[in-house]
Amino acid sequence: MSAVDAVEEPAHLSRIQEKNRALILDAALSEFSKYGFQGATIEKISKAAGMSKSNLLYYFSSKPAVYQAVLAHILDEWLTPLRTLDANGDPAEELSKYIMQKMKVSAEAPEASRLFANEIMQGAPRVMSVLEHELKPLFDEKSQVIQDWIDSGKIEPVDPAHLIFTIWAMTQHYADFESQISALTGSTLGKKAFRSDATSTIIRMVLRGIGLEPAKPNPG
Amino acid sequence: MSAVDAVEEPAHLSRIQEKNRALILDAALSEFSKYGFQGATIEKISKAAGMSKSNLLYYFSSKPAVYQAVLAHILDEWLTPLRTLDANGDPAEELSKYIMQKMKVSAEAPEASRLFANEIMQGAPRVMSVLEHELKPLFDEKSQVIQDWIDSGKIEPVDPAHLIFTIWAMTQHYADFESQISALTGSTLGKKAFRSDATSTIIRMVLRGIGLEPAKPNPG
DNA sequence: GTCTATATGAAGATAGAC
DNA sequence: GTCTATCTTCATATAGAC
Repeated sequence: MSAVDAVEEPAHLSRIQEKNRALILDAALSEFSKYGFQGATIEKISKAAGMSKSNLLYYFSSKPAVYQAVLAHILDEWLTPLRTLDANGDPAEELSKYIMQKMKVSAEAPEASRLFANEIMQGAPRVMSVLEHELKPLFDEKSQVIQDWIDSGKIEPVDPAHLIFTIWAMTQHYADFESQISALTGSTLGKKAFRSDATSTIIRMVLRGIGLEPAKPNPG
Repeated sequence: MSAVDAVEEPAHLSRIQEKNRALILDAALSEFSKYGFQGATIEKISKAAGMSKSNLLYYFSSKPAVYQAVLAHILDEWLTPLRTLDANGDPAEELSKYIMQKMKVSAEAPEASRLFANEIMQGAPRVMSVLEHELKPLFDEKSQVIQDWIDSGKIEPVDPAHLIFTIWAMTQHYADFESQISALTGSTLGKKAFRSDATSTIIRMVLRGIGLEPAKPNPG
């Protein structure tokens, strides 16, 4: 079941309906991620989706409905990497894999990252319940995984919450601040070498921060 | 001279003018930082500043004028910490001090941090020239400082750009994602112990990432 | 399913009284 | 300096023809 409830999504959709809904969600993600809920307009979204405003409103009854649909659409992708962190795995390997996954998502879906960032900077008015009922349990569970690694002497003591926050911070920064990074370096995560360097740097800082030494091979 | 040009600021201001301009800029920072340029309204800004819409427009001729004034007002605070990074100082000490300063700014002016974040996520349409003509020279200069530390063997090799980006990412994250952090932990940088723990964690990751060991004393 | 037309309201900005 | 009134534009949403 979707984490964002009350989203209108009919059971049976024709090909053209599927396609138009997809076009709208894609355009809406782009607009909402840049301008936030208030700043985005269905006029611009509809134009970007190649249709009229009234046609968009045939598919989604209102602006909030479009926004909720976009959120529901990208939420799983947002939560999945953390879910895969395995308590029984090797800490260095698990954290490296987690960081690589987050960097992959940041590179492939920077707009989704920015949409959540925008929403959270507004005080998360439309996703607060998701934060409290979906993200928090997951966050608590994975914090405990890290705490267990500490208690069993596998890694040095660190506040699990801050470890997770700093990983989120570094991996999402490259998506959220893409335009600044591009202005300063001419590169983005889209460039393979740049992404690889960024990923290695983050992995090195995280692993050494907990007393582990990163493996030499280059991460993807 | 201000980095953001073309900002109307009369030379002689009465006490009431000073006070009202300050009230407006304060309210505007709050609104723009949450909703971005498009999403914020001068109606809400004026109400938050305790005056009518038309009165606000007596002080600032337009919405863009208010926005530019806010940017100009917070820009120095934004750039100052990086400026103080001293090439001749001890790397561990300089970087620790830099991180502590950034965390201090994040704690004391989270809205300013979010305003810039918002602007940059939109592609920096109104600060691109600042990024290119003010931030980039500074960024290049401080990247060279780090490179010199590497070349003289004071720290381990690291890409200076990624070192700076990850520091920015971690320190700004606590301001920009305050609502999420609050929802997950119940704390923010406003709480002294929380800020101290966050700062220590960041310093440890950064210093160890470049082969240095952080000092034991607790950072502010 | 898609269009034009339109109702309704919100938002930026100006004019002019006080 | 501050207010009310107003103009204009833009945005959400609906109605109804095709």
